Amino acid sequence: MWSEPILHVDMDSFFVEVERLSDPGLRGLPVAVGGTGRRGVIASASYEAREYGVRSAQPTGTARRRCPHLVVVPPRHSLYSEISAEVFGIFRGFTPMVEGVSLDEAFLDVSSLRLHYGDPLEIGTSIRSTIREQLDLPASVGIAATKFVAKLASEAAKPDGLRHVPRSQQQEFLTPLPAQALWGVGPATLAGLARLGVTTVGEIAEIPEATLATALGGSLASHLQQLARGEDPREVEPDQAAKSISVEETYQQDLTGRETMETAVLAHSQRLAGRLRRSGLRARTVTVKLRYEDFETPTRAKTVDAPIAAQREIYAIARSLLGELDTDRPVRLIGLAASGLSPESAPAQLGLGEETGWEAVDDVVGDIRDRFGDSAVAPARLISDEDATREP
DNA sequence: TCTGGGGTCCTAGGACCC
DNA sequence: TCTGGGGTCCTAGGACCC
Repeated sequence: MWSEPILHVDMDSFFVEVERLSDPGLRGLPVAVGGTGRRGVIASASYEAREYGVRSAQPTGTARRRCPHLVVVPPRHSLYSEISAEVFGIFRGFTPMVEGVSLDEAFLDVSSLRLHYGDPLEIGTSIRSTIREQLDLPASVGIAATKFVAKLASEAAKPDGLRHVPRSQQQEFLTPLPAQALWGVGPATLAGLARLGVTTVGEIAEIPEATLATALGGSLASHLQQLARGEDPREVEPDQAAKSISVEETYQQDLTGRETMETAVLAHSQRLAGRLRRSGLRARTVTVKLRYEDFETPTRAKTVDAPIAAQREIYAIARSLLGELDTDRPVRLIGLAASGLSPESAPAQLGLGEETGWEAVDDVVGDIRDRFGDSAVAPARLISDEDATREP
């Protein structure tokens, strides 16, 4: 058995590098992919841009202030999804044991390749060169005994590198890392640790667990301490089913008034129904989310007995949930989520006298939309005057 | 130019059931 | 009539990740 069979592959500045494929003029420049509107944020930054302190999740305005000649490219998510599918195709050419973390990141358990490769380093090297040759994209690879250390190793390998952390060197690799390197340590937990005077992974590993628990709660304390000691029992799990699907939008201008918000919820229910349909899923729970100007973000959810997927049914629930929230205050964001998902093929559990047939309507509408675009068919309320009078 | 969009997991309280 | 305990489901909020 190999003692470090886990690979973490992480595409470097993925969105930016994909944009550079279609526009080679962007190479060598400080580039970021992100929203260019009033409320835009950075999704991905090139290493040239990072030199200026540009980071993902940063407001685009802040990024432009730090780097005045920053080139900001609006995101093209469907393109990134397509390229991502090709990247994952390369992963699966090596092993079916691929667990995707996001579009640009995955864990691979390469234990089963022992007969074909001398060691996991060979595999990591081969994956990197295959991605480079077939897609002309840079990727970094971390190799370790556990998922968590493999992830930190790929981080250490960036950009465009490979890093192997043997079990025997694991602790010296972990000890000097800052506490926020641990998966699950964000701003809130970091502040709790700072109150204990703890700032490094090594210190988390050594502090008495009871002391850690007073600041963080028992469950998080024991979890973090395990990670800090290099213990991570989680296995690579391929084919994880989605648990929720959501649609949300932050508006350039706040939305005011119940009717305006209902129209937005209607548009969201349409997109959500389309995504459920294309994924072959139904949902039992619908959640509406609002975000007010002060960033207060209440949610309201409703769970029904029989799974639904039709736009009309989703909207009916969402609209009544919206009625439970304060729609007198202006909102900057409206979101809609479906959870409690089950495959479409599961029996529909239709109650006596219940309406049905709307999924069939959605199917037809969805097929038209797939072929002609989202504006081809829409509820009357979502069609602007411009659309309605446009010549075919 | 103050904060995107898509997710996962955890907690805590209440309802409900046995 | 002072009122257990456990399990499950649901809701709301929050932390965190890319």
